[in-house]
Amino acid sequence: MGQPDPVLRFPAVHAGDGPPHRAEDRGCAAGDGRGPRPAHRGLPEGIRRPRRLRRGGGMMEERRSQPIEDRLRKLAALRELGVESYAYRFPVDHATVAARQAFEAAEAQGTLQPDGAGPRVQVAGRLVSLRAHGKTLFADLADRSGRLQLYFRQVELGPEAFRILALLDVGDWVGASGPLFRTRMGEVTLRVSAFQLLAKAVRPLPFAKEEVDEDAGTRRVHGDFADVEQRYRQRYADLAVHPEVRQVFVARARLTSALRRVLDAQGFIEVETPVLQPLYGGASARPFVTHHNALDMQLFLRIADELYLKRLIVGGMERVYEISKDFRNEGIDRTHNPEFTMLEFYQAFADYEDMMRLVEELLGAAMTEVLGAGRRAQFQEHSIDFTPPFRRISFLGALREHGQLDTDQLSDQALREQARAAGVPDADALNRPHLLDELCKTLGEPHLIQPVFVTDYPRELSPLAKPKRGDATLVERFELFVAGREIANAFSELNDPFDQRQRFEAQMVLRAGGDEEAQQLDEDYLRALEYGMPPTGGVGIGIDRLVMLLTDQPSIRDVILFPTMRPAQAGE
RNA sequence: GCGUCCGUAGCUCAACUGGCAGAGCAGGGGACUCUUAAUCCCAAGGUUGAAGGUUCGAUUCCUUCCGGACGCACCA
Repeated sequence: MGQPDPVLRFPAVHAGDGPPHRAEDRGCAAGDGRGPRPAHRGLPEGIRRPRRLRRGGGMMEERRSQPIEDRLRKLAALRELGVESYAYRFPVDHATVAARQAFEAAEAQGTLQPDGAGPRVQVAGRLVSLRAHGKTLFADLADRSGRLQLYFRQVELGPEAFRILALLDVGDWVGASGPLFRTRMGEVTLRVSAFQLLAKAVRPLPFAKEEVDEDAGTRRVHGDFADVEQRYRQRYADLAVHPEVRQVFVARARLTSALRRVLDAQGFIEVETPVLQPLYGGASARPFVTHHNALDMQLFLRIADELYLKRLIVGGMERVYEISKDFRNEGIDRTHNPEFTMLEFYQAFADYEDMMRLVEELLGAAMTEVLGAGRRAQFQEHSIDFTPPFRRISFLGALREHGQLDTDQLSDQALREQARAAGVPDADALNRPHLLDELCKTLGEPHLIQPVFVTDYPRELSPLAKPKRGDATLVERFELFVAGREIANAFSELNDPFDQRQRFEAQMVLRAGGDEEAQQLDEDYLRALEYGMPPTGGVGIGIDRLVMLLTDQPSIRDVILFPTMRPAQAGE
């Protein structure tokens, strides 16, 4: 018979990569002289399911479920048939979407064979649906680009290969090749002439089933993997069954590379500064504490990159940035994860006005990358317009506008009354700048839906920012708010070492007064400033929150692949 | 850390004021050569998150613990 071997026997390595693998390392090896057995779906004799479940031992400590037992038995059956369940490689020449496009192109050009066959392709992916029909079987194969239907026929593959097919499960990784055609139902499909098991899934994946209601044109999903806890804990399973989740992380990667492109194009240098720091600083937050054994010293995980990046400005690097994890020992909620990703960049000879324009440009690039040409993003119930320039409002102006507070006219005591009335907790313990800060958070920020730069903060709230020209009670600082959340924080950086020392000393006083988040005096940083830091604009952008905003994800855990979780119970 | 709600088969969910823990899908056996939530027949699948308590009897009521979601606090 001139039939090609129905089961692929791709060499495990490229020619020239090394010696060929032994035959038993190759793919399915079916026809081995066994008499023709009636092809049937299911487990061969002798490996049928025992009456009682086995317990313990082997790969999983937990009690094995029946589906797992069944798959393990199929694994054994495959081994008996000489089929390797965990392959080495499989050369793919088309992604599933590209295969469909290739067929449609051939169709449009009228180059299909008389029997309707289009180009031959070789694809690989996970089986996400199996529909057996006696001597034929339809399957859906999913790869990162999409899905392609596979059509297996016993008459074409032969009984031995068809028997192997019966041992495959939803979730298995499979490679397949053959010509494309269009079924009677109109779906572009691969008529499989050869296939290879690439990796057996011994644990069932919770693929959903989708029902399309012809009348309403709607689609209903059945049995989706919906337990959010399990989706976060077993992100691999979440990603495997939810292409839309994969898309969020693809968008995230594109976003960060778009930000890098903009900064690189403007002469910024990407650098890496210490995560382990003997003193932490650059933000107001409580740190994680760790210990170095050999040095026998306490170290902190950084809460910000700021002070190291500005040392580099002192060193003459002029434009630097870092995209990295920061760590803050705070609560966890919808917008906070203990480790999170921050972009910080610093530009010599620039002030915060320059930084506002650069932030607008960066957000524009990020939007184009994630959402295409438009300047509007839908985030939850808000339609947000990112057309620059963004609105600007001063910190005190925001309080006036949204809190109806003319703070110049209010004494500390009157301010405290207002704070109490607004529901600020512990209002009695706060000094004037912190009262203003709390009032702004409570009264102002929730209203800042469209992008707005809030500028010129009270000096005491910003110990690393330069005094505002013309009003020394304020500093040149802005925060960008979108959808009620802070997205960016920036200053004209304080480069006067004498002023900086005083600011640190003021923080020390707060610290002595019990403020755990007050910044520490960093003598080495002051020494750097004494060597002279040029005027500098600096910005920090919370990447996770930006990704949330542009991909419309309500929880930070939906944009972090492996969010921080408590350890699960044993056996879970 | 505090409050509210939740935890039942591999997945998604039922189970009335306490009365033998069920279904769909997945999985197993059988039928089926263009299906797509394939269909049809059959059989199976459970420490009801964990430990105590009340009760003749607990998925249900009570206590504690574990984990999660949401809200508050802290923060970006």
